[in-house]
Amino acid sequence: MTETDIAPPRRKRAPSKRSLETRARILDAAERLFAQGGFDGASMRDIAVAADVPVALVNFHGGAKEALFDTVVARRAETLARHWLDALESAKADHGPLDLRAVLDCFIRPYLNLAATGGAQWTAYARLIAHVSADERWRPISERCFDPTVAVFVAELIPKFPKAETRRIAGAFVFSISAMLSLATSRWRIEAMAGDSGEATSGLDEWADFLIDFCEGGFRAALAG
Amino acid sequence: MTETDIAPPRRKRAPSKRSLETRARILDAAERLFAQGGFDGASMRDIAVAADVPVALVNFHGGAKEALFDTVVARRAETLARHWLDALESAKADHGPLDLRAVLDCFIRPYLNLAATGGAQWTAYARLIAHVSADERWRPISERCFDPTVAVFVAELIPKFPKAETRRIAGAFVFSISAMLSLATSRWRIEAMAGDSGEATSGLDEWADFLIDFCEGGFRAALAG
DNA sequence: GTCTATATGTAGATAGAC
DNA sequence: GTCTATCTACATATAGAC
Repeated sequence: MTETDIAPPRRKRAPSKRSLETRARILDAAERLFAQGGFDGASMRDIAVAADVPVALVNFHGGAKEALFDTVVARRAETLARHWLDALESAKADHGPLDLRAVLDCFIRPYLNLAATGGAQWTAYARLIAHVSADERWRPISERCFDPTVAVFVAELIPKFPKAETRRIAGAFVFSISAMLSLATSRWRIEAMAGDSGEATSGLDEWADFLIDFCEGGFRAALAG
Repeated sequence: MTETDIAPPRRKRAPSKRSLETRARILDAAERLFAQGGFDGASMRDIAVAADVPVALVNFHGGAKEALFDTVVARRAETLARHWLDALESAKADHGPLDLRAVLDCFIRPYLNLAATGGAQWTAYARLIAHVSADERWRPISERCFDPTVAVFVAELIPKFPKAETRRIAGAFVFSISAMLSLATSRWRIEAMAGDSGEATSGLDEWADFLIDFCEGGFRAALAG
């Protein structure tokens, strides 16, 4: 952690193809299990079984358990941050200065698209973020992986509400983030609540406009004047 | 669990005063530690130390660890449900049929008041709910402790949006719940983001109207027409 | 009801053969 | 890089004296 990277060995030659596949299988399995039960909800042994490798390989590729957890969270966070910032930049390039709705769209739609098309791993990742956010032990991870990108979006929103206190704007944005995550993790519950029995009857992308409407309306109502 | 209650012994006489105090200390300590690190984040030993009792007493009063966790979550959930339903009933008694804002107020304000006046345990409880919601193992607890009350509020909202699908209404309400919980668990982060260095500069109750504005505006914008 | 001592399991991590 | 075998620590839970 004090060093340049978290990767397992000091790379001397390129890692073999098989090694890379093994490493990916381990990280994917860890992500899935950590998403279900949090850091302590999955043992190194569980992860080894899920990845179909012996336990020692989990330590070899992932390092100690805490380092493995950190790697798993950080890996996808980087991808996500890139999608968010790219969406912002290309929207600006295409349409000039962005209005409130466009900024919210740049935050909400990239993740929902990943979750709708990229399948289960991106949905699991929302649960993982929920675990990280719920547990005080992982504050450093949140601060390092998510806060910088969130700060960019908040900075983007500040000039749109010149009369509002900054913390109100940040508050409304945090409300929007949590609504987005709850949609990803609890769509099944929402639809069950409405009596839509059993399986999810709609894709995440069907909900995108609805969620953006909600957040935009919330911002305008709470920060009006 | 297959029996009438979770309380430790078959009550024959009234439990002694000291016994009740011991039990309360154990449940409070368990709540605090479970809120920080989730079910696995706190060991029975940690709880015993925090409550200043020997380990065996934790088992005696709280039962096995899963039963203890369940008891801790359920205890405050009952209080909360009562506050919610009371707010709804007395608002109806005072003002007749409720509009959207009044219903949201009945859901949001009781919890924020408890957290603002009742101190740290109610704030910790929001973190505990976040853990329960994030972890698939505890779905049965959510369904038993929270879903029935949520269903009452959703039913209250349905006639206010006759043209909207029920699952949209349920969705908007889940967004509102998650925003409320994120306010309780992450107010420090919101204020840090705005540069308000260090300690929380405002009480939770200062945020109540803001949050209600946000949710009301979200509902109206997303379910308009 | 309370506490000490302990039974039994499983956790994370690694040494060392291949 | 991979795998087997194992070390050490700590978890939950309870038996049994007081």
